[in-house]
Amino acid sequence: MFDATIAAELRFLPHFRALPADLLQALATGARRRTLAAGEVVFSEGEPARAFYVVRQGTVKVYRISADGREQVLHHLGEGRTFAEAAVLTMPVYPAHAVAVTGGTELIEIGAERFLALFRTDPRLAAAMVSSLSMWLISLTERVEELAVASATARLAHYLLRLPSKLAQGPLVLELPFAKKDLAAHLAITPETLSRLLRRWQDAGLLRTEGRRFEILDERLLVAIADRDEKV
Amino acid sequence: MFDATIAAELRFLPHFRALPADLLQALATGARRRTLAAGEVVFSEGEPARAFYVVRQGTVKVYRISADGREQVLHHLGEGRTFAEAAVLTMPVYPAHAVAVTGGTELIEIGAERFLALFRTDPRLAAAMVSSLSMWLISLTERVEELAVASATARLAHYLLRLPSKLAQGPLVLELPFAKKDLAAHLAITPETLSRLLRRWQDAGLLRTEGRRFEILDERLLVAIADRDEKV
DNA sequence: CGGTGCGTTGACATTTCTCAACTGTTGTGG
DNA sequence: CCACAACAGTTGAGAAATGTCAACGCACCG
Repeated sequence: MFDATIAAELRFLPHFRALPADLLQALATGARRRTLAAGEVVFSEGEPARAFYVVRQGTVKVYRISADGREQVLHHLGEGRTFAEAAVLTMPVYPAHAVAVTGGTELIEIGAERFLALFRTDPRLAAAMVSSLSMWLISLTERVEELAVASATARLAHYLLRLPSKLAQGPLVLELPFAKKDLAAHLAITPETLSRLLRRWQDAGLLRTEGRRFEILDERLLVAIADRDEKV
Repeated sequence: MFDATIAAELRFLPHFRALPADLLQALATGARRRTLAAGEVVFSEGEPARAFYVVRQGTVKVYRISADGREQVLHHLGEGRTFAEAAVLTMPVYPAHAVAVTGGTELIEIGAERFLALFRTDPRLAAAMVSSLSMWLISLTERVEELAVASATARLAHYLLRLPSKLAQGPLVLELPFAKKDLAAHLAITPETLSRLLRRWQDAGLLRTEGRRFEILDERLLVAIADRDEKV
């Protein structure tokens, strides 16, 4: 049951870093790994919240289905992010669906039961949870800001600029952690609009794209588009 | 310094309800009331996070200024809501601006210093904070959903349906907690678009408006608009 | 009583969506 | 290992939604 590797991996999470070794080991007991194929379900809305998760590898999409059957993407989560802590801490059931976006997605699943027992008895874990929830708040706030920016154009520029870059040298190179259609869903625009925007920017020499790879040729202009909604 | 009234008022907050009386009194010590005029600043972005707040009366707007000088409303907070807890718990400075929207807004201000001392020593308070932060998560998630709904039309319908109603009897009567221009900012649309949508719905007999008062005449249709983006 | 700002309305420009067709890519079973 | 199905991505044309700019009435406040 006990897995020393899991404890070691948990230590690398920002909000667990400060936790003492014994607590991490206690957490790791009752945790297990899950490897998922693209599209595989982690949990569904309405299901009892029996565990929360850490993304080790790949991307997970958290979404809801709106009344008209559309999928509302709430979040795309990459490596090192935790999710569903709030559900485990304060809700009987999951409030959304979660599926693996990329193939070979690896998660650490932390069972609710043992976790809650620890949470109730160990105040250090409560502090870690507060910091973890705060990180969620920050990221959701950014999401609200991102969506509230009026134009789809500015939203896309905004998103690209926040994407972690690959190379410090030369032109800015970015790599999408998921398919373009997922990016479109994230930005609340249609795939067609995304495609057209990228083409226009490419024609204007602002960037070059090849699959999921983006090479930003004129970062200054991209910033201007994100900020002032300057045209291209 | 000690104010029994404040302690009594804190007890009515959802996440403080479970706290024992001695802890509430300790919290109330070091808290003070603030009454604000419309537009008065509670705190500004970048300022040291020296306190968090409880809304007793009125509405507070939390917003950021984007690079192009526009105001991005992150949240409108009504009676009973707390805000800036996350800032006090995990950040050196406030990450956004907060101002009173309505005149005569009353807040309870809870100083960070004493609060953090309590937080670190009393595990019950940590649990209360986790529940408070979770409530924020839920409300931000709703906000993301609200904004991600493609059309402004559906967003408005969605918002009206979530607004607490006044009368159980007869037609649904709602009252906006702030001016229409604030509603427009909240929905990320222009005041002109808001005005035109309301006029169209009024002409169609869907609702009646008078200032901030809304009388919903055809709730079913409004739900359909929010869900399927049915036309009017 | 005059200003200041909210709300409304009109005309027009622009953005984005929808629908439809087509191409390229990927993964899989034969 | 190939052929084909399924799906991602692109492109075009036209429709619909929303923003912009401008003007004006109206209420509230000093």
